[in-house]
Amino acid sequence: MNKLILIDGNSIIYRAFFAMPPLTSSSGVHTNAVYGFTNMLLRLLQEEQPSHILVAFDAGKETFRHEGYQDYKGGREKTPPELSEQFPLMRELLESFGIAWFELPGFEADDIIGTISKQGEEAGVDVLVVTGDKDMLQLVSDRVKVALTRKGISEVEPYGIKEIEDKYGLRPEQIIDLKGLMGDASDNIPGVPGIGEKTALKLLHQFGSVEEVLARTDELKGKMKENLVNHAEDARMSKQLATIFREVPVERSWEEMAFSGVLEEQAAQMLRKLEFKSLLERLSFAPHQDVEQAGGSALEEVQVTVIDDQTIHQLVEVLPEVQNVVVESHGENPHHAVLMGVVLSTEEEHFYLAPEVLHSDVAKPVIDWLGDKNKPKRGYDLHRADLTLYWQGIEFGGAEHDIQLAAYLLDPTNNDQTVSGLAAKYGIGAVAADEEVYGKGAKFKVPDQALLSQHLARKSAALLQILPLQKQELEQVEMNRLFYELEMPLSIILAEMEKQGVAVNRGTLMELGAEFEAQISSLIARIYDIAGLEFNLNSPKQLGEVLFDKLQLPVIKKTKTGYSTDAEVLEKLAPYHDIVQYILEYRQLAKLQSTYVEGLLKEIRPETGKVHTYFRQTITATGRLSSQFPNLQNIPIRLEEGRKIRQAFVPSEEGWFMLSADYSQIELRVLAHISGDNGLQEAFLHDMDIHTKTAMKVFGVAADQVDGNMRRSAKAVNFGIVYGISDYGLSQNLNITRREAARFIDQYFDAFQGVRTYMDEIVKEAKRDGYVKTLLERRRYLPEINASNFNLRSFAERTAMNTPIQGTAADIIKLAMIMMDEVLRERKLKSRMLLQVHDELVFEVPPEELELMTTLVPETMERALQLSVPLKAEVSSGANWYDAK
DNA sequence: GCTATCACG
DNA sequence: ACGTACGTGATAGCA
Repeated sequence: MNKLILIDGNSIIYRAFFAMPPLTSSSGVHTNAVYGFTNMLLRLLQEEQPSHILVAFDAGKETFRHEGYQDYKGGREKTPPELSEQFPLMRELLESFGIAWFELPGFEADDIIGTISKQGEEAGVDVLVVTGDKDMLQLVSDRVKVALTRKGISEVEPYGIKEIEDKYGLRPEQIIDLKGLMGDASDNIPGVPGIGEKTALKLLHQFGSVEEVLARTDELKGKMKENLVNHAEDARMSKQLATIFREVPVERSWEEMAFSGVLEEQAAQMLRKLEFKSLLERLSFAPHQDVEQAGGSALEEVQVTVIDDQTIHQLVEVLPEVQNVVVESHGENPHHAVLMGVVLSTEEEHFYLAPEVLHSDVAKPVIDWLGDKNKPKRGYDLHRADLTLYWQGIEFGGAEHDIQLAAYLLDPTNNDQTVSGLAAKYGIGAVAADEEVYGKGAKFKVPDQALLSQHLARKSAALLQILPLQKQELEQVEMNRLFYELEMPLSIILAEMEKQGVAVNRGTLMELGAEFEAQISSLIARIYDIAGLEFNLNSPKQLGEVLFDKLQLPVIKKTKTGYSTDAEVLEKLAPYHDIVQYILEYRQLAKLQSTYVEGLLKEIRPETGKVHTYFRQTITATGRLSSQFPNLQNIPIRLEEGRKIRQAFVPSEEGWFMLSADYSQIELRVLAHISGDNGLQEAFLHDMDIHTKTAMKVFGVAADQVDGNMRRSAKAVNFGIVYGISDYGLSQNLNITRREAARFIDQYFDAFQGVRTYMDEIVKEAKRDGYVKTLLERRRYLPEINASNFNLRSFAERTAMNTPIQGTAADIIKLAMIMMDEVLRERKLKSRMLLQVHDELVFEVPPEELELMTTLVPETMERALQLSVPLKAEVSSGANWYDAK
C-alpha cells in the first residue's frame, strides 16, 4: 500500500453539476454531474496511480453538527432534482469501476475523510484528499495533501503544508480559526460580522488562533474590536462547526479500499448505459498499464515529422488530407507576434515546419495551400494565426472551423480556452500547458526543436480529437448556424479590418498633446500651491492624504485600501474646496494625455502610419467584441476636450472621407422585440424619442409637459432596465433615495407591463435551464442563478435580464458586418470597413462613393435582422472621425 | 500582479 | 438584511 485517494463525493458531484452544461441520455436522464465526476476520476486514476481509493458521501439530513446549531447549512437551496437523480447513478458507476464508496448516517463526507486520512497517516501511507471544499485544508500534514478543484472541476490544485503557508501564511490547523472568524455563507456559519478573509488573516498572523484573538481584544480598537467582543461566542461556535471530526466509527478495512485497476468489462457496460462514448475510449488508461513504456510519464509520445528539403515531399503528398493547423506564436499582440513554428496534421501524421523552413523555397506548395481560400482549414485561434502569418508576408485563407472560437460559443464564460484546458475538459490525454513548456514572463524560452515540435504535435493531436466532439455539441445546442454562418465568416472579416488598420495623424495628436501638456503643468502648479506641498497627484493614496488628512475634507466613500478619490467623490467635495475642481480637471487631462495621446502614438506603426487594433472575438460573456493594442472602442467622445482625439483618425488615402453609422437605441429596440411590450413597440413604430415617451408613460403626462429633469430620469430608468434593474443601482445613478428609485421602477413596470413579464420570465427560464440565450441562440450559462448567496444570485439575475438584450444587439451588428462585407464585394466598392464600436461601424470612403455609402450603410444595418420594430441607423461623414458626427 | 481610476457602448 | 447597476481595456502606483 502506498497511495490512498479519498474523494469528497458530494462536493465533487455538486461542482460537476454546476460546472458542466446540461447533458441527458437519450432516455432523458440527467447525466452531466456523473460525466464530470467520471472524467475527473479517470484522470485522477491515470495520473496518481493510487493503490487504494474511497469515495465518501454525506448521508441523511441531520448530522451531529445540527445538535449544537440548528441553522447549520440553513438557507441552502435544496438540491435540484436534476442532480438528485444522479446520485444513484454515481454509486452504480463506482461499483462498476470497482471503487469503494461509503456513507454513515449522522456524519458528513468531511468527517469520514478526516477519520480515514488520519488512519492512513498513522499507517504511513501517502494520502490525497480530493474536494472542492477549502475547509478540508485543515487535514493537510506531511503525509496528507488536499487537491482542491479549480474552475469547475477540470483542474485540481494540490495543497501541502508549503502551499498553504504560501497562500495564507497559516499552518493547516489554523484553517478552522480562519473559518471561525470569517464564517462561511454557504454553510450558514456566522463567523464575526465585518470580518472577511483579509481581516481574518491579519488577525491570525498577529494572534495565531481564535482563542488568542478573543483573549487579547484589548490590543485592538474600533468597530472590529466591538464586533469581536460581541460575537465571541459566534466565533468559538463557528470554529467548532468548521472543525472536522476525525473519530468517526468507520469500519472499513484497507482491503475494501484496495484498487488495482478498473473492472473493464463492467465499467464499459456502465459507460455505454450512460452513453459516455468519449470516456469509453479512455478506460484503458486507468489500470496500471504502459507506465514503463512511457518512461513513467503519463503523456503519450506523438510521432512528428520535421520538415526539411528531404521530408517536404511527404507533406506535399498529403496536403489535401491535412485536418488541422497549429500556428504557434509568441507575444500577446498578434500584429507583433513572433512566429515559433507551424504543425500541419492529417488523421495519422504530424508535420512540423520551423519558421525558416516556411520561408524557404521548399515550402512553396505549403504556402500556396495555406493561402488558398478554397482549401478549408480547421485549427486553433485561426484569427491570430492569420495575423501572425500576415506580418511574415504569408497569406492565410479558408478558415472553416476554429476550435477556440467554437469553444467560446459553447461556453463564453469559460476563461480557460487554452488547448491544454480544452483537452482536459474533453478528457483527452494530457497536453502540457504552454507555460510549462515555455516558461512565462521574462523566463520565456523557446525549447529545442525536438521538444517544441513534440509539444505542437500534441496540441494538434488533441485538437483532432476535440473537433468531432465539438461539432456534435454545436449541433446539440443548435449553434451550427451561429458558428458557421456568423462567427467564422466574421473572424475573417475582422482580420481584414485589422490588417487594413486606421490611419492616425501623428501631427494632430502631438499638437493636442502640447495643448494638454500646457494645461496640465499649470494645473499641477496651482494644485501644489493650494495644497502647500508637492506630491504625486497620480497616486490616489497621496492624494487621499492631502484631501482628507491635511485639508480635512469629509470622507465620502472608502475603498478596500483607503480613501476613495474617484470622480464621483470629487464632485461631491467640490463645494468644500477650490483644489478639488483643479484635481478633476487634472485627472481628465492626464487621462487624455497618457492613454490617448502618448498611448496612441506608441501604437502607430512607423511603416504604415496606422494603428492596427486586434478585435477579440472570444472574450466577452455577452457576444460583443473587444478591442486591444490599442483599444479603439473607447476613444473619447462625451466631453469636447477628449473628443478632439478623434480628429487624429483620418482616411488612409488623400481626399477620402471617414463615414460612421450607428444604431439608434438598438438595445431598447431589441427589448421591445423580445418582450413584446405594446407601449415600447408603439414608441419605436412611430420613431418617437424613447426617453420622452418613457417619461410620459411613467409620469403620466403629455409630451409637452416632459421637462428636462423628467426626461433625464426616464433615460436613467431605461438604462437600468437594460442592465437588469435594481432600486439601489438606479438610486446611485440618479442620486436619489432608494425609495424614490423603487417607486420609479414600479411606475415603469406599470407603464410597460410587457417588460415586467419578460424580466420575470427570463429569470425563471434561467433558473430552470441554467442559461439564457440571444435571438441567434448564443448562450451564457449562469451557474450562480440558484446560489444561496444573495449577492451571487442577484448578480446572476441581473445578468439573465441583460445578456439576451446586449447579446442580441451584438448578434445584430455582427450580421450587419457580414452583410456589409458582402455588399462591398458584390458592388466592387473601394470603401473599407475599419472599426466596430458595439453599435457603430466606421468606414473610409472615396469621394465618388460617399453618396452611395451614405444610404447603403444605414440601409444594410437596418435590414440585418427583421424584428417586430424597425431598426434605425444614423450616418454621418467628414474629413476625420471627429467630423463624422 | 493587484488596485484604483476612467475612457467607451 | 444582504449591497450592485451591464459589458470591456489602458494606465499609473505600489507591494
